[in-house]
Amino acid sequence: MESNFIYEAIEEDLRNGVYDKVQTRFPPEPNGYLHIGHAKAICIDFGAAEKFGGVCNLRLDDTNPTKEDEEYVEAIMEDIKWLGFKWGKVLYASDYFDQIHECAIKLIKKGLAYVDELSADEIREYRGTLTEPGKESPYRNRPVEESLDLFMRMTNGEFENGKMVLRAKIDMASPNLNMRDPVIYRILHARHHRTGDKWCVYPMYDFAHPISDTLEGVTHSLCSLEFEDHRPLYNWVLEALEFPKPSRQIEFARLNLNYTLTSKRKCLRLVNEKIVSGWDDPRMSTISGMRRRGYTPEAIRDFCERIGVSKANSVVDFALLEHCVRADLNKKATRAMAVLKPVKVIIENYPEDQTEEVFIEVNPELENSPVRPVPFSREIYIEEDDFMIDPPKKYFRLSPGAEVRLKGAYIIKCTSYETDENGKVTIIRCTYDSQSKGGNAPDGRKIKGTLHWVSAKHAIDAQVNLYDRLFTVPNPSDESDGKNLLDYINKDSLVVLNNCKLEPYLKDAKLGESFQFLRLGYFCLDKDSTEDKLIFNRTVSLKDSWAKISSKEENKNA
RNA sequence: UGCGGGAUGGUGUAAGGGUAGCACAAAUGACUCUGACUCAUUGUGUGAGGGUUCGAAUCCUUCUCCCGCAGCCA
Repeated sequence: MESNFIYEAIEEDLRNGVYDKVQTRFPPEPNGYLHIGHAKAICIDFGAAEKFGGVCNLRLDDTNPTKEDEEYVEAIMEDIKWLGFKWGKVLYASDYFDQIHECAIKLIKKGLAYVDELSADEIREYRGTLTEPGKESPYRNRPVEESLDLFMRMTNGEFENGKMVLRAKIDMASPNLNMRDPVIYRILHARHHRTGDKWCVYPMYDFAHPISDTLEGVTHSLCSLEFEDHRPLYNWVLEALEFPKPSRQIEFARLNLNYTLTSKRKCLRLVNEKIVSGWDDPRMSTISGMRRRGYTPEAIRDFCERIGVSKANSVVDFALLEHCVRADLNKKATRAMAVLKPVKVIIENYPEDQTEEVFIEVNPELENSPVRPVPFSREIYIEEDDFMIDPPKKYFRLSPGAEVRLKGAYIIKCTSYETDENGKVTIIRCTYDSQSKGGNAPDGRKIKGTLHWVSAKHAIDAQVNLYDRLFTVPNPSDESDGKNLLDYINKDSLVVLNNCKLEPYLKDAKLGESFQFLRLGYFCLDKDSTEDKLIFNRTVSLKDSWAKISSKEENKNA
C-alpha cells in the first residue's frame, strides 16, 4: 500500500505519542446507496486501520430521522462486505444519543451553550455574512438555569419543531461562520428508525460527530474537504467537553470521475425519473450498480489505490477505472465464444451431419491454461462486423475470396454470399481446409485474421445488454447554459441485443462469474437472467485498435 | 472586500534543497490462433514575477487563478 499525507500524519502522531494505536470509522448517512466516491473513502478509512493494525468501525450517521431510513443500512453493509472490508463493530450515532444529550447539558452548565428562541430566518440574519460579523442573539446571555430548563422542556416535547434550538456559545464575530454560535440541537418531532419516539430533539452533525468519534475511541477521523472549515468547531466541542483523548480530524479531497455523477441528489433523480432502472442499474456509479455490471471488488480497490489521496480537487479519468476492470478480468475471466450480431456461415464442403469438438483455452493468461471443448458443425454464426463485401485496406477479417481462421477450429475461405433486398448479407458460403483442424495451416501459410464463432445447431439464445457511459459529456453536473443532467444522457448507454448466439457452455454461467466473450469484451450474467431467458451484461469492452484504425481511415476519406 | 484550502504533462499522483518519476490516456512499432494481453519506443509538465542558494517543484516574497463556507442537512 502506498503512503499518502494522511498516513504520514498518522505515523507522526504515533511517533510523538499523541496516540498509541489507530482507530478509524466509516460514517455513511443511511439515506442513499454507496457509490464510487464512497468506495474511495472506504478504502482510506479501512485502509488506514489495516495499515496500522487498528480497527475501523462502521458507524451509521443517523442524526436526522427525517432523512434516514433502515432500508439503506442493509445495502450499505452489503456493499462494504462485497468490497472485501471487515469492520470492527456496527455502530450508530444514535447509540450515543444519551451521552450526546448529557454533553449538551454539560455545555449549558459551563455557560457554553444556550437555548435560542430566534426563528430559523432570524438566526440566518443574525449570522451576518461572509464579510460582515454576525450579531448576538438577545437570548444569548440568558441565565444558565433558564437554558437548562428550556432544554429539558425541549427534550420533553413541550415545543413544536423550530420553536427553539440549542446553540453553542462561541463567537458571533468569528471569520469562520461555523463558529458563530452554531446550532447543536434542534427539535424534530420525528420517529427515528432506531430510537423510535424516545427523542424529539436531535443533535446536529457538528456536535454529534466529534463526540461519537471520541467516545468510540477513534483516533483519526478522516473526512472530505468540505469539513475543513468545521475542524475548529470539531476541536472546540471536544475541548469544551474536556475529553482527555480527543480524536483528530483530517480531510482529503473526495473523488470526482468524469462522465459520472456522484451526487446522491442527482443519482436519486435518475432513479425517480426512470432514466435508469434503479440504484443498481449497471450504468450507475453505485457500488451495487458496478457489481451488477460485473466490476470486481479487486478492480475497484486497485482503482482507489491508484488514484491516490490528496487535498487538491481533481477529476479522475473514467478510462483508469476501465483499465483496472480490464486488468483484473483479463487475469480471471474464462474465455468463451458468443456472437452478438449473427450472420450465418455455411461451410459447403463440410459433411452435413457431422459434429466435432474443437478446443479453446480457458484463459491464455493462465500458465499452462487448460482447454475446454466447443462443438463445431457445418453451419455456424459469425459476427456481422467480421464480414465485408468490399473491405478497406488492413481489414483482415472475412471477405469474398479471403481466408480466415475460426478460433480453435479450421481455416475457411469465402466463396460467395447472399443478400436480402436491402443489400444486407444473409448467408456467407465458405469452404474449409480439412487439413487445418485446430487452426493451423498444413503448409504453414500465415492467416492473419481469427474470428470467434458459434455452431448454429448448438447455439443457445440470449439477450445481451451493451452498456456504455451514461452521459455524453465529461461533466454532467455542469448546469451553465441552463442545461442539466437530462440534457447529457447518452441515448446509447444501453443497447439491448436480443438475437445473440452463445456457445452452449454459457448455459451454466453463474451470477457473479465473469467471462471474456472472445474479441468482444467482458460479460457477466445479469441478476434478472432465468433458465428460459438468459441475459448477459457487458461489463466493459475489450480495447479495440481496429475501431481506431477504421475510424481514422474513414476520416481520411471524408 | 472575510475565513479555510488548493495549483506538477491530456488526466491522476510522486519527488520533503541535489538527474522532475510512476500510472492511465495518446502515438509508433514488435508479437499474436483474441486487431485482446504482453513488450519496446515517443512526445507533452512544476500557475506568474522577484529573491535566497553552487543548486529551488521544494525556502522567502508579491501576484494570479481555482475550490469550499452564510441548513434548525451530513
